[in-house]
Amino acid sequence: MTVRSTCYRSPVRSLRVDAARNRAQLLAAAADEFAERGLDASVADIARRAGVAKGTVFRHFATKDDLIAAIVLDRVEALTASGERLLRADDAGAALLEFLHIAAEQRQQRDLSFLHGSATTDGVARAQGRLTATVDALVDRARDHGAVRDDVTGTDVFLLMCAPNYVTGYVPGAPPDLWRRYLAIIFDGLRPQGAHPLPVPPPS
Amino acid sequence: MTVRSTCYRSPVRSLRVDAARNRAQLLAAAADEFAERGLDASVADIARRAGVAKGTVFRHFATKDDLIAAIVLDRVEALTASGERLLRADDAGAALLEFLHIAAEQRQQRDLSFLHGSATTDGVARAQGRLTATVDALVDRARDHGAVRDDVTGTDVFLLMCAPNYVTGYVPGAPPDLWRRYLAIIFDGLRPQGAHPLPVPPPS
DNA sequence: ACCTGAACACCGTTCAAGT
DNA sequence: ACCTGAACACCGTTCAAGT
Repeated sequence: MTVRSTCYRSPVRSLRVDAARNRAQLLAAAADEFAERGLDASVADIARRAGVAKGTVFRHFATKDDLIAAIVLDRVEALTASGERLLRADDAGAALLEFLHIAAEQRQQRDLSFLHGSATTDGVARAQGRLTATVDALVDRARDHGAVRDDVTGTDVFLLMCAPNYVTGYVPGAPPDLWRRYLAIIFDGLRPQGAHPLPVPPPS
Repeated sequence: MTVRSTCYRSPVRSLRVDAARNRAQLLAAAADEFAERGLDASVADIARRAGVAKGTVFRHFATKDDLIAAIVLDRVEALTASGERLLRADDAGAALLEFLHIAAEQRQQRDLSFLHGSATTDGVARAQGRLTATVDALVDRARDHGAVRDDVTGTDVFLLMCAPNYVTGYVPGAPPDLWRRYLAIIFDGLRPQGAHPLPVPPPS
């Protein structure tokens, strides 16, 4: 059985042509508007940019948060794909580091500071689950390779993944790749050399 | 000459008794409301909780952001005081680590996730400047003590300071001290042992 | 089946009228 | 000098009316 309960589920076939076009333009307009004005860009502006009426936004996305979630979902899935590709790399340590670079670059490119955040749909939760599984695998390989300390889990790395962008997010005239500095520091903290025991067990 | 241009400057003498009381109750009510409902608790609710009319809020704080800034300012100054006290500790490395513990605990206690954030008044900027200077001194001492790597600055530590709370902020059923785990990992990244060269120079 | 735009509730902010 | 509450502009969301 094909699930079709909600209209904002994700790329679904059997949308009327105009509806499909509107949905796509809405997502593009929202991504641009959020990138320019931040998350409190108004739904009215997004609708105008997409060339539809305000009501149409809410036909496709029940809520502004659902619209945000749809965008986040795309990014999370793209990142998962990158991670899965890197699982086949030779150097497991370098693969994990490159994954973290890709994650940070993606978040830098178009303001994705809202990966962490309030907009959590079931779909996003599931996608984050798949991403976590991928990060788990990357970390396991890196650990076997001696590139990551024994007491660090995939969930730890998943959580720390967003920190470099967060940390540099509010530095006024920061160069766009300042996050590299803090990723390097944090990654040094993940290495086995000179690791001190951790005071609290990992979550979930 | 005493500056008295704006009314929301900070604890200022020569407020009428009722005004001073209202201001204090407003700050307390706002802190509580923000802690409970997050930063988009409504000004109306805050006014009701403080027992004043909505208009009174804007007499004391020109803007909702200025109200937030006034609270943030208190916390930043308290943290600066803790840092200055720790400058007189024997073990400079332990002092820096304890400072970071105090910072994280303060942020955990009442949701201070908005230290970083949009609410930046001149007053907050100045207070953050003083806090940065204090962190600089703590880091310099720790570096001289061999507890922190040579290529890390006070600004680096200032920026990384908030990461442990951020990282754990969105973990659903997280124990309230989970931040300790990520502070430990990041602090290991700040140590001289096994440090790899950093790819980008520090900011400002 | 989908789109539109008027209407609603809510929110931050302003300000004339009060004491 | 300060407080009050009605009024305003704006925003997310709903929905009856259209195609």
